[in-house]
Amino acid sequence: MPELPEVETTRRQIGPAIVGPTIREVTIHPGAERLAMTHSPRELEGELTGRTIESLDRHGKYLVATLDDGRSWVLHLRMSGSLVVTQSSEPDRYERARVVFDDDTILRFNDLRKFGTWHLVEDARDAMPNAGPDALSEEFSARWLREQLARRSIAVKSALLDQKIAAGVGNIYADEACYIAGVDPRAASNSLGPRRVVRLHAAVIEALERSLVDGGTTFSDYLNGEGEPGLHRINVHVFRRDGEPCGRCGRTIQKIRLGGRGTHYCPRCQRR
DNA sequence: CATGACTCCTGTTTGC
DNA sequence: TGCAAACAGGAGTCAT
Repeated sequence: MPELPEVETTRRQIGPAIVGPTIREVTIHPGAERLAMTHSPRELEGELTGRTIESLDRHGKYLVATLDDGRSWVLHLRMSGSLVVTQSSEPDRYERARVVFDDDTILRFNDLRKFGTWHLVEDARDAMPNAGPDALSEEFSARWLREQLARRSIAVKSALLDQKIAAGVGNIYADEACYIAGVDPRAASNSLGPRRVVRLHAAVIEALERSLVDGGTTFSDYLNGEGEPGLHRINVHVFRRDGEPCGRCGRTIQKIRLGGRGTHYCPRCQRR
């Protein structure tokens, strides 16, 4: 559910509260055992207890907490996860784990669908072996995108969803980027000319950054680090707007299925 | 190699 | 209205 802008919003909100204090207690609740990917739940609780977080970074949709022992605690929210810092100790309905710090800060990991993951590893890259350049980093360049699109013939949207190509882009922003660039999401990746690739590259960044300044997009269950929904929904051009008129040309926005994912586009503004 | 189906869960929406 | 199937901001695995 959360994509790059939502994860980055979460990072900015919870980072100041959880970087510094010592972890006093970690609890992975019953039924959420699968959260712990690299250790048993009890082991992971024990390994994290007593540690402090020196920095909280993000790569794609992963959050990376660097611990004082040099290891990385890598968290992924998957479809329905959220991280919230609160004062109240009342558990949220879908709280799957919590971390209590020695200054009484409480970090909750809420996750209705239980797809979220925690890795504790020596090197953060070990927890995200398929992550390519972060979509908002310098490494994600127009040249990189051109080279990656050229070497395959998959649908453009499928390429944007490939974390090896652009880490952090998910279903919302893949659709939005295709719309902004005027590219049919079904177009073959190696069929785009250089100018269209440059447009698409700029569109990916524009879609992500426009959402980021609004604190991310919320459709149903995403909550940011303060437990509030993002405001970006009003700025989405096509995602989940099928049946509504295109803001640019007025044609009805269509919804199709592409690579197993719901895909939204304007049949007039977006061409192959 | 590359695609597509299936899987992990639980709640909501859609369609008959 | 009722009920079941489909669908949901993700991504790994396993056939084909």
